Amino acid sequence: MLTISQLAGYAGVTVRAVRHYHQIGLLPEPERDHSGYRIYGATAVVRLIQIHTLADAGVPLARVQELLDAGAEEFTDGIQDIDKELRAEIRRLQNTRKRLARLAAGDHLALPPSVVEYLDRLRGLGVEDQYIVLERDAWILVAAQIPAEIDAVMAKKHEDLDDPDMVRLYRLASDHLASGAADSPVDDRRVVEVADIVERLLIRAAKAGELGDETMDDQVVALLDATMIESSPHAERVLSILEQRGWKGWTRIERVPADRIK
Amino acid sequence: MLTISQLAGYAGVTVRAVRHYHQIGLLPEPERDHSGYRIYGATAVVRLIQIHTLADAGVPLARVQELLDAGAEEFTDGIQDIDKELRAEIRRLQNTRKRLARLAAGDHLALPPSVVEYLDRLRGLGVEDQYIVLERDAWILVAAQIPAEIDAVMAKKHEDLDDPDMVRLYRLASDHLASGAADSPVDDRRVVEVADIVERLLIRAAKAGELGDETMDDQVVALLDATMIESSPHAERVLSILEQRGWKGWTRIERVPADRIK
DNA sequence: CCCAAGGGTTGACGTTACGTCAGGGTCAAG
DNA sequence: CTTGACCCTGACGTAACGTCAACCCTTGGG
Repeated sequence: MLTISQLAGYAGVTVRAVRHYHQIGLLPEPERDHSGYRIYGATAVVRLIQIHTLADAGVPLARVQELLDAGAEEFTDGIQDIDKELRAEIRRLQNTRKRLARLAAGDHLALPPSVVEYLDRLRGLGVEDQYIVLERDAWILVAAQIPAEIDAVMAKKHEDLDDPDMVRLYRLASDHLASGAADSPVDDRRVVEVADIVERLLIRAAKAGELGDETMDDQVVALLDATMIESSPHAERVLSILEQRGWKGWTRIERVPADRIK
Repeated sequence: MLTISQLAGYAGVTVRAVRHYHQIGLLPEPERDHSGYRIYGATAVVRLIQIHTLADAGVPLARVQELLDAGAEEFTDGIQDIDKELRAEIRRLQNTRKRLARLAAGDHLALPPSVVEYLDRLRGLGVEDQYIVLERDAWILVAAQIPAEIDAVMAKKHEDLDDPDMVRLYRLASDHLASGAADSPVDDRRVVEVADIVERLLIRAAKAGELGDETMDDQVVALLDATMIESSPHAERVLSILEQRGWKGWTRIERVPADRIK
């Protein structure tokens, strides 16, 4: 007959585990010898190996209990299920490996590919990294709130970039940050230049009937506006200039009828 | 900005998990709004997704902490290690699947193949299942104690089965059990028949110099003897008859010099 | 004969990564 | 003004053991 450590050793589990199985009634308590030691027979070995095999497969002990105390049919059915779960788990781990590789490569897992593409295009246009970080963070927030629509929004952004004025606008904003001018007093000449470009873009967009679309909901629009204003006091100036010229808003900008400009 | 549930939802974790990460200092506590709600920015999203990806890979949170707060080199090195562990885990699960399949097929995971073969041969010889279960359990115990030598022992057993007298012995023991005679009073005629056969076998073995070999150690020998005696009172009778005829032991039986038979 | 080493015993608290209340406050909508 | 869907903190629950502590039994050596 076997002592507890011999039993455990043969099944490849720890002594503590065996005692735990006793405690929860998964493995029946065996006879004791004259000095109170547990002594095991062959049936305990068989049972323990079954337990270990199932536990190793990630099956909760409660379910192991059910399976081992059930009929042969229920048992094999259960094993089938567990095998299916195992295959699913293996696929999940293989997936995790891929995500891990992207993490190591510094890929932005927080962003959908469409946004990453867009940012790459900005970089390709010579926009400063500092500004791209700003955009990236903004888009992370937007993507977090409208994951379903983010691809459509990005498609729109790509169209915008086909316009050379828009490209110039990005460059200006970018240079502005890179030069460290964000904290310096407002230089009205450059601000007006920016406002001019934005207005040209807006007029063109208005003609094409592209203004005031409802792709984004109000919350997101407000979010983007806030991000824009926070980025630099100059941005706020641009907004006020545009307001004087009859535009309202930013992310979803609108023409104000001439008679209502204050 | 994002609320805790928006953050959690986007990263694919629960709100409770986020709060847990705050508690252990894995994700820094963000600013609060006027009513005490946590408000998150983009950096929290990035960090949380990194945490989630690593945690999903089975990395303990303490190690996630270390990795994320370390330099880029240590980080990618860590990812390499984790990927290696993931590959190992996948292999382990694939292995578990195989063992599971054997479990479902009713295969005896507790026994080395050589013993399974031996038992199959017994079954093939017409030995009753009831007796085979007895043998199986005995061999499980033996295999548990001398895993290294079990194959050699089995080879010996196979040789034994080449002897028709040995086969007849097994059949008698088997029928004896199957007939329910194990609990009935000892029938000396059949016991003597068994003893006769055993003695013939012993004499033959002694001539071939096969007696008293040291393949098994004392403990195992005692174990097998005990199993044999427990199996039936008749077995004990056979032993005592053999003892009167000058044999001592069973599993490792010896000739007693004629002048010392009591 | 005693002693140390190496088994065994029970009992109880520690660990990991959260889940799940309880008992509140807040906010937008009808 | 209530209702439902959020948010907050605090605290206990869970699974499957790990890890003491404090004790008993057995065995080989000086």
